[in-house]
Amino acid sequence: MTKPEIIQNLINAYAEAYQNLGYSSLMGKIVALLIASPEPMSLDEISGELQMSKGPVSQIARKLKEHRLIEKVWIPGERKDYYRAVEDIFGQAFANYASSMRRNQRLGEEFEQLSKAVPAQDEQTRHLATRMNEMKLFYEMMDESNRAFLQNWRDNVKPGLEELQDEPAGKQS
Amino acid sequence: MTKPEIIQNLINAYAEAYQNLGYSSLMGKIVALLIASPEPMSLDEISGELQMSKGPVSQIARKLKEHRLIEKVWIPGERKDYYRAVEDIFGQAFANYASSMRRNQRLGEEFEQLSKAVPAQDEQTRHLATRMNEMKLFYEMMDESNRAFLQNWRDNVKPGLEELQDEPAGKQS
DNA sequence: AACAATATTTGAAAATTTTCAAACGAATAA
DNA sequence: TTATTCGTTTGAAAATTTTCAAATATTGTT
Repeated sequence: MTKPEIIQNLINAYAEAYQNLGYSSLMGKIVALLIASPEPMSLDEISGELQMSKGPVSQIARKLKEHRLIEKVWIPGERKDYYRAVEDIFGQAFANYASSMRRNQRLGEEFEQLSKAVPAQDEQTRHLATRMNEMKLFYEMMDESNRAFLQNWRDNVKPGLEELQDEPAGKQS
Repeated sequence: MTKPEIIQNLINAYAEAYQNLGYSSLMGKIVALLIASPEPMSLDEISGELQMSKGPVSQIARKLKEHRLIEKVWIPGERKDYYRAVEDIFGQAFANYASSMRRNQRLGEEFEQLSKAVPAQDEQTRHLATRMNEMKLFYEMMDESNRAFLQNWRDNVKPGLEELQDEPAGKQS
């Protein structure tokens, strides 16, 4: 398999994966492209490579930047914006997911309280309170597990990987 | 807040949460309804409660059953199908997610190999191999963490919760 | 300040997903 | 066997999301 074919396959695989996770497939394509690129890429290069007009690419790039999966880099003497994948993109994607899961914890809390506050307690309100308590507990424990995993990755594993390769250059915007 | 209002809010919250996770919002509504119901519900009851025709409800219920989030129960003397949320629905939802994450691990493996197999090794192929190796390692470790968490939940925590309440009745189909 | 290059926004078109109503099929009861 | 009661499938309508092309805004250069 040739290099361009591999990259195209990676782009397709990420597009599908992001789609399955409920994001737009364009998000996955941009992420794949930037993961695969040793150098930062401009908006024009990205939309050119993906055969897509600049409008959607600009919008999705902003979202990815908000989610801290990609970042702008300043290239001296250049007027264009350049993007690259952030240093710990897998860890950051995980952190985003973990954060969205904390909403479930809060939902459990909220609805446990609400169902206990109903004046006329019956079988259903008690049942709901029990379930919601279980939900709260589950996502609490899950969050603890998630935090421990991410900290271990960032403190112990990722730094070891980084030693083996060059650090990226360029100042951020 | 009255009981019907609480349940409606729960349905809306789950609809939004499922939507954000990339599933149909109807999926979330059905799950919420069955989590809130102490008794199994028939297709008609579900679609009636959600004010939705039976077609989509039937299709989505099948998907939820495939994902082992809900199950059919047999009610003696009744012709209708009855559904309820499975015993450990939060754990099962997590298991489904963990399983989908294992695909990322395989992607990392696959593309690391592919990029190493390119005859003309250059900066980009080496860069890609490094990134894909990192990806593989990250999702490997994540999977270990996920398995440990789920096992702890199922072996140590969930059984303790179950002792406090009645076990469900009815045989499965 | 005026111009040139680039990025973002916008409204409409295209594509996709969701939903419904009705037809169909399967299973049970009479 | 026939009728009845559900569940599922299907094709089209409705709603939503994605994408584009063009207009607008922003930034840097002269």
